[in-house]
Amino acid sequence: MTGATPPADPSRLVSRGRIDKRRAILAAAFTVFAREGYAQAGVSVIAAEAGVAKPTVYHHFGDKENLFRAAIAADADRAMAENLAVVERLSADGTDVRVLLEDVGEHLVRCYCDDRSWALRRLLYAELARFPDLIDIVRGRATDRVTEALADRLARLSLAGRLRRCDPVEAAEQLSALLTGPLEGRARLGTRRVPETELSAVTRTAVRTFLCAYGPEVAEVV
Amino acid sequence: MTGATPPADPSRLVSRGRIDKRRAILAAAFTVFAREGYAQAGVSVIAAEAGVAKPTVYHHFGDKENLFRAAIAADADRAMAENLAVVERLSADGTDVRVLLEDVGEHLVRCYCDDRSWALRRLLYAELARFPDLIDIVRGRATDRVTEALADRLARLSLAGRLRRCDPVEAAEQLSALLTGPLEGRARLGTRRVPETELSAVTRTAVRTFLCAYGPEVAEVV
Amino acid sequence: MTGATPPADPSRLVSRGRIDKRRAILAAAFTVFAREGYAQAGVSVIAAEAGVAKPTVYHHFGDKENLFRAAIAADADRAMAENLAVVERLSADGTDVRVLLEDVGEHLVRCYCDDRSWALRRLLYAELARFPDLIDIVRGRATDRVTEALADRLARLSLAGRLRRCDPVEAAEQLSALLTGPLEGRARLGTRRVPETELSAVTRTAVRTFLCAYGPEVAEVV
Amino acid sequence: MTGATPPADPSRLVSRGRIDKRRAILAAAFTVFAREGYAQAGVSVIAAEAGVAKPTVYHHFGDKENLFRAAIAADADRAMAENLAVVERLSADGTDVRVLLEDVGEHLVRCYCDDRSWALRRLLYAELARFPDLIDIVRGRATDRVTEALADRLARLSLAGRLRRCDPVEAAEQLSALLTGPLEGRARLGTRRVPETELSAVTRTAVRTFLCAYGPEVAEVV
DNA sequence: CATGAATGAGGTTTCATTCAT
DNA sequence: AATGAATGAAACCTCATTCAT
Repeated sequence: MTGATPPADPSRLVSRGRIDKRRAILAAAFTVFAREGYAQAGVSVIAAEAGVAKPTVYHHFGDKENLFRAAIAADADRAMAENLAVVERLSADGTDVRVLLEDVGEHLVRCYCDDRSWALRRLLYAELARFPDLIDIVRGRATDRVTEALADRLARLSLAGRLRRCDPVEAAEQLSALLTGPLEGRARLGTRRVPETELSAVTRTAVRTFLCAYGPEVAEVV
Repeated sequence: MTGATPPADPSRLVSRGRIDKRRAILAAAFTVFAREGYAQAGVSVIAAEAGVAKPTVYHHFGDKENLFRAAIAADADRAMAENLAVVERLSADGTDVRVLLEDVGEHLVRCYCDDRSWALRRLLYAELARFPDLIDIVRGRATDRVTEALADRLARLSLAGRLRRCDPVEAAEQLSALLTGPLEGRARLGTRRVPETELSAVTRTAVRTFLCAYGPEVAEVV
Repeated sequence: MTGATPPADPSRLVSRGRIDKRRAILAAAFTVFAREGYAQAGVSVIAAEAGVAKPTVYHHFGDKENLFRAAIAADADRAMAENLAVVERLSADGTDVRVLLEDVGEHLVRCYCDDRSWALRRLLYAELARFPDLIDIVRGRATDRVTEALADRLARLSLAGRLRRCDPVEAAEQLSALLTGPLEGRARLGTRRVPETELSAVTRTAVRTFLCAYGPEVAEVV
Repeated sequence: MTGATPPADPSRLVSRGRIDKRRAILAAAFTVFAREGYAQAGVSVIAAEAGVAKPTVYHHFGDKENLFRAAIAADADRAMAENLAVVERLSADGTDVRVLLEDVGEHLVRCYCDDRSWALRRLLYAELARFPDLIDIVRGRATDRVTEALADRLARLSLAGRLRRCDPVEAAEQLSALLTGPLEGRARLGTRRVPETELSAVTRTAVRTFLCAYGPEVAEVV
């Protein structure tokens, strides 16, 4: 319906500056911020990496803080999208619950271990004292929404009798914790790449424990 | 009597500079780094907070990076000591396992939510890219040693038949994950103080799930 | 009319920054370096004297060492130009050789005693250990080229029978030495202004001795 | 007569501090100043090189400027002693004047090209603007006294009919100039070691020219 | 709209110098 | 008399930010 770039270019309307430059700047900003940290990252470096001049960056984003927020928000969007897509696989069809959870678990775990995700979390932790509103930006976009979506799906499974009756939010919290908690140590906070087999093992263990507590009533576990 | 060099002045023995100033600098450094982040923290601010002159800081620690490492290491020592003291309460006496675990769990959770601990974790996440050796400093001092100690205790409980037979390291990992994972969200990465009642609730839920998976064979759970 | 990049703005062509500021900085740098020495000279002082901000200096020259080299090179250019102009007066026309040499000698001596020349030599001596390449910068630009030019002219005079047959480079070296050597003591290395009459006397004595050794064969000297 | 170090040690009386440490400090100071220049030389480095503690340096010399002056003066003493010893060889015995002058010239030239002499001259040139009194210190100790001594000897030779009648100071100035002038270029201000053969050549040429002007009246030169 | 050049402020680090031992 | 530790001042350099073009 919308020709890609018609003469009156609709892609030039959002925010100031050409939209492609804006995107290039955002990408470069996230890369550089992730690599060097907020304070050490130089706006000139970001501009260079984006292939634009420094004032262009300021033209688009006003100042460094804003640029940082925008870069974080953009990556939080990406992370949320990935996670939500994974959670949606938790459809209540006839598949065995364990298989279902292990499938979703492994995908979640892989998202969690993605380089960009580690970078995002690191930046979050790092600059939270200076940017208290970051938590709202990200919670509104990623972690919470994912937990909620997970809770939704678990609730449906519970209603369908495939899981014990439970507080679905609590269940979602604990499933997340079981999946990601052990990775923190094994990935050395993102500085070590966790091999696939380890990811699978962690996932299976997490799902096993989860099902012990939340599996269907009469399930004989393990 | 012995002239120029007194035989044993205990306040002059370790590293350079007077030992009390050194300690004051370390404390101030951790405070300021935690408040402002590594890059934004000014050495002058640290010196002022420690009540010494700037060159004194450099006399003791050489440069800012070294000071940072030393401050992190000192606080990691503190954290490890606290956590180990808690884990040692997991003695295999006659107390009911659930009560035992809830006691230890609640103390661990409280350590985890301590302001200094959040600060330590934030700094760790934040500067890990710039200081890759931080992970060794801290793993050698805190997280790993605690997990191992916990595994030791769980192994004994398992041998005593108070827990199911299991891989104790896996069990320790999962108990930790169940205790701390939900707090990450609720404490908003340390920017919100979690009320005591919530801490207790999280602990109870964690222990409940843990015991579903690792409790004694015939335990009637919940 | 031509849009973004004007075809030829002559004030924007050479190296970075506006050319006039660059020149002002170079002049200020030489003045301050000469007055205070390399290490004691503050970049802020140079910037102030040039009427620009400190970062502008760094924008143009990168760092203090580079600025120093550039300032030295610029003044070496000036000195060489002055000296070469003087040497060119040594044309082999019909004038009496003694008159010719005394004219040139006095001009050379005056160049040599110029404040800037003393400053240049002082800086050269002073910082040669730290900047070994200075010697190439200056030799390529001043002293050597002048000696060679002088040798060239003396060679022509020799060929014209106005001087004895000789090694012209040797002759040039000795003429220089006779002209400048005695000034070193009398000018107290540049801290005392040598009066004109003394300059003339030194010149005459130098030329007299020079002609004793290199004057035309049958010349009755003095 | 004086036992080297009798119980009541007379070598402890001059200036403050033990005299050997004082000497060690002076030597270290000259070395370091020569290597790094006045401003860049750190008092701590000098102290370390002398094997004493920093406050000891201050105890002996008061402050850095004083230390510098003392170090310069000490080396100027050394240089003067060497030069005077050489000049004294110019005794008016029966030796041929040319041989005599070439002998003295070569020794003078070798003193002039000594590493320490170059260092001394460099420091002199370098810091003359900051320490105007250096010139008096050194002129009172080295250059002038040497020129005067040389003039004395030349005067005697002149009286003895071995040299033309002349102003001996002028002659001494010119002889010095002819000897040292060409070396400035060839030694690249002290950064290049001039080979012995070149020293001899320069000396011979200088003496030849000198004798053309100041040799005995009827001398047939070269 | 995009850019090269310029700026004001601030950061880490070093150094000469002085106490207290 | 000699030293380890501490200090105040200042230096070099970088950066976020803004004009003119």
